[in-house]
Amino acid sequence: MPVFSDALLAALNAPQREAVITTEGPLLVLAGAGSGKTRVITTRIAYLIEKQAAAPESILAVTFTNKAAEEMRVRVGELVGQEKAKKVTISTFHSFCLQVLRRDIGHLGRRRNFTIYTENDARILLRRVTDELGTEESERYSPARFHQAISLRKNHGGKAPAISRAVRISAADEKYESRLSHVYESYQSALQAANSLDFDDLLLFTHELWQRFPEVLESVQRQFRYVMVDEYQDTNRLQYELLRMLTAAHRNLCVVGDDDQSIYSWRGAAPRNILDFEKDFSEARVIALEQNYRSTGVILAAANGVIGNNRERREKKLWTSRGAGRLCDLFIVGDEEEEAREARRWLEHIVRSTKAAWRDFAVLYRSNMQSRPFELAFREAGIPYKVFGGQDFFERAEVKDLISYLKLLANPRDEAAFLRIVNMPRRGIGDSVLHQAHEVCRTEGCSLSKALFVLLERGQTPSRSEGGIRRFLYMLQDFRKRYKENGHGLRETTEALIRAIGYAEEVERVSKTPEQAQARLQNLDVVLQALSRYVEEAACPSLSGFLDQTHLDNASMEERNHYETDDQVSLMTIHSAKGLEFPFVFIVGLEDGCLPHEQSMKEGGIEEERRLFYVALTRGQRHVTLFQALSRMRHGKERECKPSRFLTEIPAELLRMHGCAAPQMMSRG
DNA sequence: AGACCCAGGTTTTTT
DNA sequence: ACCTGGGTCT
Repeated sequence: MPVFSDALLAALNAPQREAVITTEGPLLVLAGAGSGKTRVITTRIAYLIEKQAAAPESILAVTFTNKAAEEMRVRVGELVGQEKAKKVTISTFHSFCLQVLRRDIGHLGRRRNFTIYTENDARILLRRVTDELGTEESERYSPARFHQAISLRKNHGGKAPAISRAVRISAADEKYESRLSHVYESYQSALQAANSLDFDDLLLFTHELWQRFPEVLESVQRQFRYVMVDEYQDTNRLQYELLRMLTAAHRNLCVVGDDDQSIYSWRGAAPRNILDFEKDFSEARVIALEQNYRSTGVILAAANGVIGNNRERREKKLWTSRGAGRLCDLFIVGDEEEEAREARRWLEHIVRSTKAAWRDFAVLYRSNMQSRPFELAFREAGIPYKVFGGQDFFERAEVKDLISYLKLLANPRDEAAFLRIVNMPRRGIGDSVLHQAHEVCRTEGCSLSKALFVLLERGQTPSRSEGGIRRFLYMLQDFRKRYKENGHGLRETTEALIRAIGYAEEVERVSKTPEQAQARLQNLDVVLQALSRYVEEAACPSLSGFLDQTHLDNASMEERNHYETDDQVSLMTIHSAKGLEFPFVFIVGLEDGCLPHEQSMKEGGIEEERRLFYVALTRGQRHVTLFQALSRMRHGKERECKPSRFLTEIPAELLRMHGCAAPQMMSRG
């Protein structure tokens, strides 16, 4: 087993070392892009354990994504060994809160077997709720929009925030605010009736629990003596509040972040948290990590030049001891198709002259729809590529169906799950029966399936659907028992379930082509495989445990590390590139309206757009290439484009310009 | 239940 | 221009 050695400390630069050995009291680490922040956090954890004799169980490290948590766990394991690393709590805010609630939500008068509502479930519920509240609300505002607004509200600690930029509502929509409160309330009651919590509730209920039951908070405080937070610039108000409560007793809170990389304020992140840290923790130490180990001097100079134009920031400048490197290339092209063709040719040129692999390249864009031309151009040229962040696995209908079955079995009151699968496959249970069932629910305060049972007993169901209802209810009862009795047989039980409901036949019937049916059945298989994997890995496997993991970790379904092993060019949005690095980065669509994006300029978010560009630039290790088009299709029409204002913020001597030929001149072969 | 049509919207995305 | 989703008609 590896032992913490002083060589580890010696290998750090001075501020990094400082951050590692400052273990007591509040600490803010301003970690510039590529400054070795993960290394600092993991070394700090190792230092606490090996040098300060802190119990691994007393350390909590919070990240924003499961991927980041996973990576951190691996790296801590390399430093202190698996045994100890396993005892450190490294998780996302949401899974940490879920753990708390699974144990103690009873205090709040809620059941412990609640299910988690996804975005989709929330919309289903909101559609029903707004329909019932009357037509006015549901006519004008989509469930998605309501949910976005509700989510923002929850993340501000239940208080109404100023009308957010993220929810685009005009001045004419003033009454929207009062409607919103109404919808919010009804939505919460509906969630409660469904014995469910949405993602934001995981945080919100934890907050409430700690506030109302100090003894619960105290026990958590006692356990975690050392708390660390990664990507602190992405915390929202509610998360900050949780951290404050959690560390109130010992104030051993170490937050690591970079205000210049805050690109999620549109979804509730409060970058002020990082700017105001010393206000809230007056005794805080602040350490800036400015030495960059990732990029060339040219790339850093360009990035510094750009970000220096922001006013709302902590002054810092990245530097490197490495050489200047190659100038940034800027291609000016006619339109998005030429952009893709030029990028393809330039990429092939670099590959020829440097022997780089495909995986060394990333094409970064502002919005997902920009990927199309590149996909076509690359496919044509036989360049392997992977588009990140397309349609989610969970968005596939058959996956949603199967998961809904599982959710309903784990939580009989789950309304969204019930509504999704009650007539899938068809059982002749139509709107009128469901309407009656809703009525029964309201009067009896029971679940929808119980309501169906009541209707059956009263003989109020149409004879046509009676058999279907009976079989449906029997199936639920049967499988609920089977899942409960056999945690290790999750996969087998689920296979039996699929057979029992005749789902494969339904898929075949509904699919247009045999290939489509095949693909859908394969998706079901992925879920089954995930079940097997879960049973293997879990200490005490259960259906609800599987669902928790599934809901909080998108990647749990995918074959792991798939993309890292394949030699492919990465196509992704700048947002999803955060935290990654590539030897060669292409940033495309550098036009006013595209980057910065038109919408966000209107909303006054120019500084966040600039940070976005900054993030894009600092992904590059060896070389960055920029692309600007003179015209681009927007809303279906060809539109002239001005160059991005950010281009002029890059010192001109760092740029090498390439041709501005007329489109027809550029096309060849 | 399924096909068809029209309206609306179209930045970024995790949990 | 294009896709999604909801509503309507058969």
